[in-house]
Amino acid sequence: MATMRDVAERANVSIATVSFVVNDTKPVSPATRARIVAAMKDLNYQRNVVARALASHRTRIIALLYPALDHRAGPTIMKFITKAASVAHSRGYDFVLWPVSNDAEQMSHLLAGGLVDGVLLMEVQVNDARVDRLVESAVPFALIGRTNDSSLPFVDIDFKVTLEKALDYFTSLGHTHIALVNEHTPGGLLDDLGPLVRTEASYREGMIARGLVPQVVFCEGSPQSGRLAATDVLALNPDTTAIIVMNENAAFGVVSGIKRSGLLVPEDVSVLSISTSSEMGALSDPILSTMNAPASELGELGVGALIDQLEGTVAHPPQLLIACPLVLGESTGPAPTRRR
Amino acid sequence: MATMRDVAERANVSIATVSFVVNDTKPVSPATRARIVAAMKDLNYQRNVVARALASHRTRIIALLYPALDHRAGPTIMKFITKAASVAHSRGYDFVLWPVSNDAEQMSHLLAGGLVDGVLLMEVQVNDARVDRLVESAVPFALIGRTNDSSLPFVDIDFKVTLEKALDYFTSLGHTHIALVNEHTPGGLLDDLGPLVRTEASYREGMIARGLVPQVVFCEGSPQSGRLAATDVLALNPDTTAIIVMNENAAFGVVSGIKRSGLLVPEDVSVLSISTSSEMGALSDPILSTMNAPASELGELGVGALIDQLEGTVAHPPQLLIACPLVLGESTGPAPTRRR
DNA sequence: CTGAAAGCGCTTACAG
DNA sequence: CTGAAAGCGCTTACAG
Repeated sequence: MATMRDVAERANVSIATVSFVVNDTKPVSPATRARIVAAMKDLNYQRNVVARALASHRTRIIALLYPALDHRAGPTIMKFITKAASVAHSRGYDFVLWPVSNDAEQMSHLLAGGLVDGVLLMEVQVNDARVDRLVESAVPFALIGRTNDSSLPFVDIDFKVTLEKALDYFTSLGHTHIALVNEHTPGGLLDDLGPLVRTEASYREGMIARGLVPQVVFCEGSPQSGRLAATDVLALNPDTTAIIVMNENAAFGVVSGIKRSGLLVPEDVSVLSISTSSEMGALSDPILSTMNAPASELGELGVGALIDQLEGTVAHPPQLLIACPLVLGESTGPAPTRRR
Repeated sequence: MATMRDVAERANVSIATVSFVVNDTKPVSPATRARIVAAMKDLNYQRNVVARALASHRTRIIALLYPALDHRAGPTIMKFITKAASVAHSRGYDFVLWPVSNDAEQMSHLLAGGLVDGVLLMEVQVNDARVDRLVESAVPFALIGRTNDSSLPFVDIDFKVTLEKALDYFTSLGHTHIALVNEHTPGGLLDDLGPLVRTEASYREGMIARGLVPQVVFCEGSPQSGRLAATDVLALNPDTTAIIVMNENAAFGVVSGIKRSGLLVPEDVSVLSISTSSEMGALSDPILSTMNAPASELGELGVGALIDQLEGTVAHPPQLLIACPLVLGESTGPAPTRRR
């Protein structure tokens, strides 16, 4: 592998000058530049990124810290990662995966190695020790999700607007008895997870603001528990004509639960799966109406926010919220006109 | 951030000696070692991985090359990546994601930067230009999947054994008319993809070896096309009592297609989804019987094979095949005793 | 068992 | 516009 020195010798210049043209960091006369470019081509020169990193104090690597224990592995997270890595690459950064347990200690250790210029932290909890560690580490970061500390840079789903849109949609179809099936794993890792908290709060607010009565049933992240939840909802309030489900796996169960109760989807009960993906929705029969987690957008904006910080192109740490777009499938429709 | 020099001064030794204890690479007397360890603790010393990489000619980073355009993003690939990253970490390596288009040029460029010690290439095609580039780049690698060149190190699903197990299972239940719905995207990226080719070949061989008549119908990777495929299968041969589906999305459609034909799953027709995951299977009603893609195993063994090469702990490049384990759901059962 | 020193391949003030 | 030189923070023969 040719080095900068090789190029410099062949082009009869100093390695500093080679560096200037490689990085386009100082003006170089057209003639010299041409000689250098030719030499690079001849030698098939490729700059060594490790040496560059050591000398420049910038590795141009960013890390995604994600919960190693997380076995939820749908299209959403994969899209997020794929997009994040692509955007990083297109801006000249490498993207490393750091699976960390919730143990913040291990994280500090990784950061101290100096491998990365910045960090993206996902699955941020409302109170998150890892965030505190990040702050004290002085390594630039952006959060996917957010804590209570409103001064930190983050990108998150706008659950308030998402729920507003969901409720607007249903009320415009004449629904008044709209239930929420929300994920809740007591004592588990998901406890204290912002999305669930914010979803429920936004739902309740939105219902009350519309003069409607909130009805929340909890489920776990499985079709089976979704089935139970559907039964519960219908038992608690047989007038329910619409269900918003905040867990894509449970949504499948909600549909089959309703069917097993002898009711039709969407003729009797509409089902809307939120914070999920159309790909998942398409697997259901009827195809689920969904509000899609903006995974690619979160990846793109998250990486963008981080790199903007790294490159100092931004004054304030950005705080971005993105609502889930509504994609109609076959599982929602007008409220039934006659009582069942 | 404290450097090795700081530690050396505080412990009154040379930086070489510090290096020896940090890396445990040469014997150091207990007394000196103790002083150095204490100094490191005092200064909260953490070795700079970039400097180490430059000096040692080893970055301890491995890359996963994956198709950027790939929008198939189920639990399988996520499990693979998660496990691969974890195993890499536990062996002291960082794991970077390199989304590359099929363009082999870009790949060579990345490799030449010297960021990584080795590479994992996934979605390997039967004839794959990227593999040729890898070979000539002299960067150690392992393939997930395999080409025609049988001398390269790889880890792959054992489709032959998988199909054998599937056929054994069905014939033991009395099925004789067993169809295969295989994914096939003409002219697309998936064309020429080994798994589809090997699945079909193994299926045909297996059927013929059992004195049965193979029946193959193609589908694309969607529930809709699975629905069509189910209809086709039943039209072509109404005696079909079992269907093996080689695409998890299509499998959902196969089930609903059968139901829409007025038949029951599994009472009339059994459906087995292969190279998928139980998580996906659980979303179906009835729950799909599946043969699960060994995603974690592929990740673990792939990374293991690569790192073994890097560390020279292995003589021959390993070639590993893993069959998909059968997990029974509700979508398969005995062959119906009476003709429909 | 320990140290002095070269070197990894770059970047970056500084000087001209 | 170009160059000489220091330095990034380590590893690794080599010598003792």
